[in-house]
Amino acid sequence: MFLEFKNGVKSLLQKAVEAAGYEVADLCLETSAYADLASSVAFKLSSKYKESPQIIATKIFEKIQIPKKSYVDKADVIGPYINFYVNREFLDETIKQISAEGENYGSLPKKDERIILEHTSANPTGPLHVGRGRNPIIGDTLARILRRAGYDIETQFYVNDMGKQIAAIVWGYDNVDPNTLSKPERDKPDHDIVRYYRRATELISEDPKVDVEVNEVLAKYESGDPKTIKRFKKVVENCIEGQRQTLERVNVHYDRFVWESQFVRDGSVDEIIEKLKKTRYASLRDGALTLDLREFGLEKDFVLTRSDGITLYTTRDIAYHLWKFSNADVVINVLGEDQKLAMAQLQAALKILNIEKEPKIVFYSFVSLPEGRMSTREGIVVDLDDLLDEALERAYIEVDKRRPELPEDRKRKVAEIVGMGAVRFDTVKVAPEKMMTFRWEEALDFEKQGAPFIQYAHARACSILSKAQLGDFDPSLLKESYEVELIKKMAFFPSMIASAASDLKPNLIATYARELAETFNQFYRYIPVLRAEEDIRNARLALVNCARIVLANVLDLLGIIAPESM
RNA sequence: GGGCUCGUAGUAUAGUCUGGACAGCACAGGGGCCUCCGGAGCCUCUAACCCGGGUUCAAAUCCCGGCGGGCCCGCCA
Repeated sequence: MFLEFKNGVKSLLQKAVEAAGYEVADLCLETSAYADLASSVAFKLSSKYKESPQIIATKIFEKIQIPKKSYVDKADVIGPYINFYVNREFLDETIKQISAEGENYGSLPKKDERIILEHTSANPTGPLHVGRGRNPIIGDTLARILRRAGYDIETQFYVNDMGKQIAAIVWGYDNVDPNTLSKPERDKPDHDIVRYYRRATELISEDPKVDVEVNEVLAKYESGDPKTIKRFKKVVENCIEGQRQTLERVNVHYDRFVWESQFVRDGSVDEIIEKLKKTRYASLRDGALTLDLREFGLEKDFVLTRSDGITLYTTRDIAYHLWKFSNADVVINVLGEDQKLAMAQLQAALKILNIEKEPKIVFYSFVSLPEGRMSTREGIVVDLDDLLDEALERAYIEVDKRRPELPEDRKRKVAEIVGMGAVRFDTVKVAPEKMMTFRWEEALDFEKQGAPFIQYAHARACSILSKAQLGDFDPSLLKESYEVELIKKMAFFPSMIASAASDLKPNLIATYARELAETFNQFYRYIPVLRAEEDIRNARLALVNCARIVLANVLDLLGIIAPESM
């Protein structure tokens, strides 16, 4: 509804500007604390036409004609600003629309564009840790946003099943006595595997002979030895399964797992190397094939193959990207900031291969510990599993404190909904590029206006609705300022999704969710619903129902469960 | 050393791309609110744009130079 209002304002303002004898490309429309939309276009015109902004604003204002059929109520001028306000019909239509569309409210028209969104793609060397934990949550939230924005989207987890790290694990299972390792921290395959990974990398750095042996394992794998291939596959499958179980807990799922090795096996990596080899960027240095990318502003040579002919990760990633582009119109990757150089090299290589399109990349900064960054190899990590367990425990204490009368299984259930929601919300509310430092006290401090705040608003709405029947209603009876503010906030939802989708900024949705909950809570505090007289009561019930719908939809966008009670 | 990135109250953040009206929110601290549908709530006070230049009618926002944190600069992934 807000988009319709904005378009209405745009066209009438454009006409007014022209009628006043001015010409401008940008109408400078923005949301404002003073009005529903404000234009600062008078500033833009003042230097061009050598008149004061106030005078220009007034002249334009005098030419404004509001069409009969529109969502614009009125306009006014305050100093150099021209302000616009929504009308009654806008509010009424919003309520009707939300009531009618229900859980589809906010969904944008289907677009004829297919997106592949790659996220997480964690190394199958051990359990997921908090350091890279933002990736699945940012990625999954983005996927939900884009789906609502009307795109045909597929999420992919790229499995790095090749390479030395897997060889090290396979070597470890053959050569390390399990009795010399500490017990796995959990009965999950990823926790078992990581013990061998850590020990093997330790031994590689201590003893050059081990390094040679691990390279032999890798060579066997690369040469296509069926037995070795099978063992690699088993290790990776187990590890991914463990990671998948963890991600399931925070409501993150994937449409497809894409195995890196498939691009080696089907020959597409070789094909790419052959193509690149023939370009003027390529050269052979000590047997290694490299690309000179200075033309693309990259000083660093891009090494495509090692001198022993073995391909490197980024080279194989080119094949994956070509495959993605042949299957989608838009390719989006959620990646850690450490991948920036590799991605720049990859994009340059794609250009050399005459691929017009380039992937859109959302880079996020790592979550580090106060003492430094996390590392699976060195065992300096906070496992995501541990964080989730602690969040659950902490949430249970809160539930137990507030609702001691609830049956035990319900308390557990609510704790899970609240705990997992808090983890997701706290992760996604911060802009991806900002660095985060992990501290237990802060991670588990369920900030008042975090996920529980929004879930609570939803539960309150449900509580009211459970005590009454929805009936016919007249939305025009909703005139109190708290009611009007709530309606306006809800009307904003679809345009919020549009901008979060086009800018790939999931944190915008988190901010919106909090604002919506706050607006609802204010309404709840001051406006009685059940006690109101019948006509008003019916209208307010409809409004509460709308709030319930939008709160549920926005929580769904964040991958957070909307409880009916908590 | 070079490149990228971040720097907003005591803490943690929104806003920065696309410059405009009081820099929004929370935690912590001060003061209030249950004759009322769930107080995980509401109201209120205190408190911030790293430093220095520049562009502009207008700079948290754009440009240049510092300073500080993070990341990258492997024939690892």
